[in-house]
Amino acid sequence: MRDPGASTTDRPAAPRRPDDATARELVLRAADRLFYDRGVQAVGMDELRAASGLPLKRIYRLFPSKEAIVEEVLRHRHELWEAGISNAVATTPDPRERLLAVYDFLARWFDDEGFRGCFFINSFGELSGTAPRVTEFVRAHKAGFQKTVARLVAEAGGPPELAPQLAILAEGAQTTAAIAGTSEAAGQARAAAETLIDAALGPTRDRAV
Amino acid sequence: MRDPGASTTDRPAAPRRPDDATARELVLRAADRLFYDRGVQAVGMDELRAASGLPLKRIYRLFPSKEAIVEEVLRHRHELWEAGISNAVATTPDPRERLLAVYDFLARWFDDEGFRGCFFINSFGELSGTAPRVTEFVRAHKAGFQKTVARLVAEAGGPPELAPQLAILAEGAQTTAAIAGTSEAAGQARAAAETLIDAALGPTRDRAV
DNA sequence: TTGCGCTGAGAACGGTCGTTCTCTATCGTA
DNA sequence: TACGATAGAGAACGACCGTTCTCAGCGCAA
Repeated sequence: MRDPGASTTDRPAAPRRPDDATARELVLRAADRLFYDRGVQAVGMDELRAASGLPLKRIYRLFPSKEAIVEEVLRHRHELWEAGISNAVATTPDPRERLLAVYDFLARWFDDEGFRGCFFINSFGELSGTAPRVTEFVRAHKAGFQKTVARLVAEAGGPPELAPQLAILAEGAQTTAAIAGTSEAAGQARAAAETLIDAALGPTRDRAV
Repeated sequence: MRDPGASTTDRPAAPRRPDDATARELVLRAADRLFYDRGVQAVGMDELRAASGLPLKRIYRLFPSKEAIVEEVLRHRHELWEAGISNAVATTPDPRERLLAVYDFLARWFDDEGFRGCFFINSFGELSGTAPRVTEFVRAHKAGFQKTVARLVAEAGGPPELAPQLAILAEGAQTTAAIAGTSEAAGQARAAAETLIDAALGPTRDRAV
């Protein structure tokens, strides 16, 4: 039995009512998983309620509509992607290797259990015909990736034409891996990227063969 | 006024009741356009009825369900794709150029008004979480493309590893062009393919520069 | 002309969707 | 202890979905 006179701000365990910030996160976490696994339109708000453990009313107090939740999930995925890329890149000192680190990052992702392709590409396929804001967000996300690759290429001293080529390889690897259900596309894209980089940067310093 | 005693098999114009074969084609043509433009789930059967000009009852006599129509559209698009590729390839005698013809085919397609990406990739994004048959069809379609590229690579005397690399470039060009809303990805993928082919086949016979 | 079978137009059905509303219970404050 | 505000649980709402059914009308064989 708890002391009825105790402070109300520090009960020990028990399912406490989450504050708004963590409630938002509960919703977004559940939405991310459900939307990514089965598609946005296939997941109803009732399922989102059950998965988040929050009453529907609360969800609608935190978000104005389902579409707003979708956009928030996209935003969150975008941040995850950017963080993943910049982390993969940050741990690689050599500028040439840094370009290839993108494909190593893809390889680890493809091997994740539950990998089902790029959420942005999937959402584009599902919603681009009906949700212009989603389309625009996906477009911006992909443009950002192009920009990131362009920056890495510039840092490696490569010509500007190399950047979109490397980006296309990454996009192709994502759709190929998703549809085929295997992760080998990452390695194939990486090998192709190596060839392109070698051709663009001239003979490499330290490669055998 | 028509002669009331005339044969019933050759009235001149007037909207005649189409036979089953052409009725099927009316449905599939309308479904193809609508599904491709706005997504499968965004198009209701009533809209399909209006666009095809056929009564709903007739549509359901021709097809058991909406999903069957989707599958038929996928089948038709698959045939169009195969025909487009093999036509682009057939008109190109040189085996090396034949590989590049794939990207020229993509370029023409991307420039089509109303291009909205690869229907298979889009359908995968929209339906892979809920319609296993669609997923399987898309998988088979993409596997078929991989096989086609592998055959072309073999005919050009290239190593087997080259094929998936070229296929990934084509896939990446499709998603990139669709999402960016521009067609430049085709040329970029073509340029990358040239580099990869040159690297794989050794120095080319007839290139300047 | 009569009757039969099939037609098209559209209403109807059962279900699900995103969203809102009702109703009761609980909470913090006096 | 009493009160006003707010919470949660879930029913309800209106719209729309894919699919089926109703029903009047037409063409055609006898």
